Amino acid sequence: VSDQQPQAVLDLVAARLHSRGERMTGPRRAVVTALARQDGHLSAEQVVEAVGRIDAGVHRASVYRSLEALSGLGVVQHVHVGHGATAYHLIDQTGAHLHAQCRECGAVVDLPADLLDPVARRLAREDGFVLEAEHVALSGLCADCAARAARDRPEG
Amino acid sequence: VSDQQPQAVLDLVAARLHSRGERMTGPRRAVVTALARQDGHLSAEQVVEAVGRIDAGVHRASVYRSLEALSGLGVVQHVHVGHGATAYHLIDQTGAHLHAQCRECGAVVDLPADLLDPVARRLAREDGFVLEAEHVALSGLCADCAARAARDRPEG
DNA sequence: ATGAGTGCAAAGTGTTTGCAACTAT
DNA sequence: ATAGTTGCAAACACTTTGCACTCAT
Repeated sequence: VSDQQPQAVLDLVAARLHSRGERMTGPRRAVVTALARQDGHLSAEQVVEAVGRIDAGVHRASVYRSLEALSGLGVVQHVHVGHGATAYHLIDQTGAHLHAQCRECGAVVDLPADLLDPVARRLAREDGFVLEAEHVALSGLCADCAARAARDRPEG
Repeated sequence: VSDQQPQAVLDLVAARLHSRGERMTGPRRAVVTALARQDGHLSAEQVVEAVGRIDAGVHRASVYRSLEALSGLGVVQHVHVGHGATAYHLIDQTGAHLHAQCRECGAVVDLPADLLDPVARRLAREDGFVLEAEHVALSGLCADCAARAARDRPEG
């Protein structure tokens, strides 16, 4: 999830939009740019914020609608994290990856895309369930918080 | 997740509450009873509904607070499912299990508890991440919806 | 020109909280 | 008696929607 050339992504998005009879607009440009600048995963609210720095007039609702449109285009991916805000990020050419969120500090960490492949095979075989692992973040404790917990637990 | 003897669970809950200086109350009794009657996973709203059938005077907020208290007691488990409502269920003596939700029909399916053990080991080794697999439902398509999708996709 | 897309405000979920009243202990 | 709990209503976080207007095509 390193940052990408905004212009290249913008061109791609424009092309895909036009091929569907949809339009490239200010809000969409701003959302793409915001996502391309940051690496990592942003909540919708963080996208709203970042977009505000690019074009202050863009309304929160338009950010949501843009994120939805871009998802339909296969340009943006969203991941549900445990309790709260959905996380969004550009799908970069290096391919999709999985996510886990630390329940303590909230950090979202990237995981190798193939991590759940054996699980997916087992689920398909045993239950017929088709796993879509990219769609939900796993939960647990990141290395730092796990270490802190181990340190704090034994004695105060 | 088969249904349990309400009375046995109520006694257990009362004991654990008292051991912490907390109290057994009407709302908590109703929540435990509601969860013990159903097997499966209920959203908070469904618990509110079921509790209403037992004791109509119990307020929605009390249901949330009771669920939280019961979670602290290790009697109730909650699972975050993709987008929406958190799912709650009693932790039965047969042990915890994992969950997956169908993104199409919303059904929550139970999965073997050890399904992600190899993944957990790999995460611990490679990233130091301590997986808490019970806390989040995996996402995908259940067997029925996958079959329907396969049928509908090729031709109309 | 024309319909896709926007801004706005308002509604919609799902959940939490401050507080006075209540009740299990 | 007295602290843990409740009911209520209001606030909260996140997201969606109806509508008149705007603008990319």
